[in-house]
Amino acid sequence: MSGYGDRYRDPLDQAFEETPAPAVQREPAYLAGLNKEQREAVEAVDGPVLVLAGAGTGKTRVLTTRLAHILATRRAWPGQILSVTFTNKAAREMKERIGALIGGVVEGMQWLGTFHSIGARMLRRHAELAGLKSNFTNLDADDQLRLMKQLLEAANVDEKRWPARTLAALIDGWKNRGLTPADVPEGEAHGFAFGKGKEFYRQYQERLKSLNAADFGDLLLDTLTVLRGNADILADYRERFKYMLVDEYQDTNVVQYLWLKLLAGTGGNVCVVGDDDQSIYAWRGAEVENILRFERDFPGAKVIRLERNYRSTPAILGAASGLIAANKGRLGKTLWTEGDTGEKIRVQGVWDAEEEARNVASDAEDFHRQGNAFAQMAILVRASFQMREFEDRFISLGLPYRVIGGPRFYERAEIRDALAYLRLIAQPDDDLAFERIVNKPKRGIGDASVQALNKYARGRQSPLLAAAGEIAATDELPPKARKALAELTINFARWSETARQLPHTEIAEMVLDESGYTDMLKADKSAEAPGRLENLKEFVRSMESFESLAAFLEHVSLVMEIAQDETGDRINLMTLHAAKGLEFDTVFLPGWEEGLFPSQRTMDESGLAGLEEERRLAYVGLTRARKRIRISFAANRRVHGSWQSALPSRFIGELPQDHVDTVVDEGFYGGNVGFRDNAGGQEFASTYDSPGWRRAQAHRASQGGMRPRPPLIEAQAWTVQTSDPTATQFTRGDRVFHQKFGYGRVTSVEGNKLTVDFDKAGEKRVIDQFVQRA
DNA sequence: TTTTCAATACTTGTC
DNA sequence: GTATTGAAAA
Repeated sequence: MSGYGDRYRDPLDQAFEETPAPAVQREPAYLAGLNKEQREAVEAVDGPVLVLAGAGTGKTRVLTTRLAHILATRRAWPGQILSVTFTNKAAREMKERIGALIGGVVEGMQWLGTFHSIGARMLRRHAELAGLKSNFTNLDADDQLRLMKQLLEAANVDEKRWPARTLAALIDGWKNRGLTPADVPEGEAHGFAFGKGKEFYRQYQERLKSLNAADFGDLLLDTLTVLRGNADILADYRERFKYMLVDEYQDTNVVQYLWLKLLAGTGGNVCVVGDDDQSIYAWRGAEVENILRFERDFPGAKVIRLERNYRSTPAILGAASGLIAANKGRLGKTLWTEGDTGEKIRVQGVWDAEEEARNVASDAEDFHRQGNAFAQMAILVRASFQMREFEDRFISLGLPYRVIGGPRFYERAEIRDALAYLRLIAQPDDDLAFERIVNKPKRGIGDASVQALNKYARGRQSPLLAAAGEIAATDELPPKARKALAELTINFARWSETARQLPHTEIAEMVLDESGYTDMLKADKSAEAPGRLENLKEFVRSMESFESLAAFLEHVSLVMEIAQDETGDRINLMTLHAAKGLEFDTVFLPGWEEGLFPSQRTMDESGLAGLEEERRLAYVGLTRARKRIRISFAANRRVHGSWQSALPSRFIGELPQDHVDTVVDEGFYGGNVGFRDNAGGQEFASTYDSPGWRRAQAHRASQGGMRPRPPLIEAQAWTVQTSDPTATQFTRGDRVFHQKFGYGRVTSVEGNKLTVDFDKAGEKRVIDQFVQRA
């Protein structure tokens, strides 16, 4: 974040730079340009410090300068500073920026990273104390799920009723709260499979240890357990870390909090930086309370507030502050800025998502024509399904765009398959990897054979790959499967052998070719196949920058991303969550509709707390903008395939009126809207009642010059009329045609399910959308 | 065992 | 509307 656009440059800062500092002897250059509070935060290096940094107040700058300051004044060596960031990207950027501040590259900041990467580093050092070997595998969410499925299957739990995902979420939640299986309160385990949740957690952990694997939660929880149980190790780390620093403190969860507190002790030099108004990860276990209780945990902590915003115009800041003021239980900050008020925030109502995308695209083009870079524009959506509409539009117009976040590279199926092969070469006892690729590409080893193999392996306590070689010599499996397994084990033996001699990129290519994986994709005629092949090439390329296969695998398991192409002038498209920490001149905020944003599901699940988190998300979105914001809401949106009409988001109504311009779009009333006198008026009265709508009305009235327009209610009425979603159009006796079963006659109707007597196929129950009127 | 079709699910998402 | 998953058919 630069945060220091020319436009809102602080006059004091300029004065500071221009006048040589008089008495002070040779101020370090990196301190120049900081305001009083920022400077205080940088220089208060001793004792606990809480920095409450509002959006756009130069937080990142303070953090990096503080680190640079500690290093430059020789208070600590790079290896003696523990600094935690929220993402790998943030860690990378911080490293770069510190380097830029003190000149040259900083070496040896080995304890700068995310909680998880630091946890992994510690856990590898003390793995044996957690029942692991130091070369343990990191499991990702996918592996986790597969493991739990196996457990549930073995226990004969109905997976329909108790899905593995639910168990995974439960266990993750416990881990986030720092609870080992023994710590889980009895009452809580009852939620799953008749109270067996806790037992499954225990089994799952056992299974992990026997696989020599740790999931993401373990990286923190196991480390915590090790630190708690071994005073000497803890003392060692406390000694080592002279300074500690945590970014995005409002998003830390309980384990992270406990971990940090343990390492810091009571008198440590801990500095945490955060903003309670930007806490948007409570659904993932984050606790804002951590920030609220910092002063209690670390008595005598110095609290520094950064309230001067360098990013946004007063109009934007005013709107954001007005919105967030609706939340209760904030620490409370008053952000301020200088400069011209700036453009008002434009709120626009449109007919549907397609029109919304058209508008955004044409606005973006306009701005670009006026000399604004595409890269300085961003579209921030609540949910990723909203992206599609924009992508479609951009592609058809040929506008350059990039999606930030999105499906992670290493989560793609083909990449995970390739990784499984490599994992198995590096660690022949990685059973999960083995199961993933035994029959990929198809080798005629089906479920039945895999099960037999599993049983065999369990009987002898040997890893699957080794067992596969043995079982091939017996007659326990059909000849075809035996041959395939034998071949596979021979291949792996050869690959492992070669891996010792050849560079790892060559091994990767060799494995992919000889296993038949690339051939499988080449033979695949589907549209995705070429892309997958391309991804695999990229994958091999990405290995080049690592020294060894092991180093690469470790990196991949922790950093689920591949360096993104950040070059080129493109419009940025991402979710609001992904936008945290970024800033743009122009920000588009589409989809501000009740139900979508704030999300209905969040409100159902978490009530008022959920609503407040959504509001903070809105706040984050608004405060990403430097110069202008375009909010829009669509009257109609297709949700899960069927059309639904929506009301403007309550957040629109919560924006202070004087910073907002409301435009009611042509398309809203365009076409042949069937205006009706009060037809169904009552039903839609709620539309009128939404604050957003009232605001739209008020503004239209006050704007004088606008053409008189028919009131919105008719448009709404019309919407409802056209979208009669569920009722089936079929009745008993209708002649219908089905893709697979051919012609038939409807014998009974139940909601959207039909019973049809087909001429050839006989009586079948089908869903109405699969048949057409004959 | 593999393929195909029908049924289901479907915020946000770091590591 | 679409991707994924599971059960039946080949």
